[in-house]
Amino acid sequence: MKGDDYILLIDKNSPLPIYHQIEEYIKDRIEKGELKPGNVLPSEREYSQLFQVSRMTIRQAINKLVNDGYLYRKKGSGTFVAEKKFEQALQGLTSFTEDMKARGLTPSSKLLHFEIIPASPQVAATLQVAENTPVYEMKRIRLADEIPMALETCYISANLVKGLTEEIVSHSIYRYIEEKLQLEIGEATQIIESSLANETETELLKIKKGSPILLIERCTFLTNGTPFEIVRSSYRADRYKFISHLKR
Amino acid sequence: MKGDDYILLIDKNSPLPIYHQIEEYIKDRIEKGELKPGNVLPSEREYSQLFQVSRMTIRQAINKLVNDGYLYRKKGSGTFVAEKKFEQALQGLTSFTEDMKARGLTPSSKLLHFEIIPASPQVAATLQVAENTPVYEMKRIRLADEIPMALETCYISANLVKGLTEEIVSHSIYRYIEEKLQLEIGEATQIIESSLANETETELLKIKKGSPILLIERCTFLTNGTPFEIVRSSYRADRYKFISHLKR
DNA sequence: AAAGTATAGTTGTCTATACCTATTTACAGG
DNA sequence: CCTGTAAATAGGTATAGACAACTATACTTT
Repeated sequence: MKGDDYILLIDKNSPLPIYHQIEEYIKDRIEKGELKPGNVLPSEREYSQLFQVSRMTIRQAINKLVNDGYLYRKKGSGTFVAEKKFEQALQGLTSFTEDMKARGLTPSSKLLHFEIIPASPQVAATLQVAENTPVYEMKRIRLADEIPMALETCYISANLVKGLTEEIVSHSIYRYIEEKLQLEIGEATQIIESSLANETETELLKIKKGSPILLIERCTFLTNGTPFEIVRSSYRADRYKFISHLKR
Repeated sequence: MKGDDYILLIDKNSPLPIYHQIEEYIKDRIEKGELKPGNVLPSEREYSQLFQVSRMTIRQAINKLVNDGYLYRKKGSGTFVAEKKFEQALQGLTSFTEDMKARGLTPSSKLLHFEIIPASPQVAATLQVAENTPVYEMKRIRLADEIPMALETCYISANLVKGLTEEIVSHSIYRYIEEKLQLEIGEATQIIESSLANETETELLKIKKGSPILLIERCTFLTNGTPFEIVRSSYRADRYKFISHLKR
């Protein structure tokens, strides 16, 4: 196809920013295999002419892809496609549901408990609210392909996340927070440790006493840095491994 | 102080980019407490006038700080200081040494084993080299404040990381790779699981049989996506918790 | 008092250009 | 054949300006 035809792939009048469209275009070419790991990309100036946009706009698109690990730059040499990441889908902050789906399993859960309680000193400190401030407490068994995978206890600031119901909890809490309440979920801190199954875990996860357990405590923050959620999970070690990516 | 004096804080003739100097200046003000969490920053245009640089340069500085979690933006409203992160020092890809220091402990290690061996099928696959390609294999006991903390087995591509010696290993492998070999370490994939101590671990870590163990397998990549290192660590669960940060 | 409206100020996007440094390539000279 | 140099080309930094989208506030109208 002729050079001019490339500009049909982006729409300058779209509400989507041009840099975002270009970002998707490049990501597409990588995922389709038209750009293979190690391949050099067209230079920024070439792209600039190709799409008839300024070089800075191209750079904005490429910057994002470099940050996300799809590309890497070599000054004086060019921009290249990075090797495929081990588990592209599993990186970043995901819910149990997203996590299981990415592993090819069907997630479900059984709600054991749901109420509003006054925050304990420890929970209050982590959520940065006063003691006895109302928080939601809920316990769930998390299953994958109908097999118990984890036991989860969750605390959420009731003053921040208002109007939570059993109905919403059984669907997606995150979607409710982001779409209905218009709060922006940012990052999370996790503490991961190894332990042995206690009575409750032995019973509910249907494993032997003394089996290894992967304990994960997550505190999730909004983009403005306010913590809104604590999740304490006990995963069966025989069925679950935690995968993470680190940047230097 | 008068407005003009601010421009003394940045040096336009410095080899350090202006945006980087401004980045450091803002980070400094946050760390000194002159800018507190929740505070709004001067607008981009104000900074632009203050430092007598273009607004895009200011944006480049602020973008980095937003990415690193120091600041967050609100369209139409302003840029704000984020809440302090839980464990600023511990995020990202760190060595055992860096990790322990950040926790206020004194790291040391005992080399048990160091040799070049042909890559096993599994190691070869992960390091993306042919089977029987030479790789370094080393085993170490990692101690913190003289107490055994973890048992570590490490495989490194010998064709990629040349000239490794016991001497270098006992200091810093990462520094050798980055400074002497001029290779750029990028990111890592980690698999974390919970297990029970086996014979060797029981003995070398001085713990009881059946104690919980945190198993961490890390594969580390260069920025161009080439894997160069596999590290398998067994941490004492009673002394070590793994902390990580996730972005949405 | 409530609702709507203008306005000023903010970040977000985009352009066009310039000059820098690092790398690669081609070529001339030994 | 090797070496050094120059030219071409890559990404890196920086400028100045424009308009869009959004927010908070003050003001006006109902």
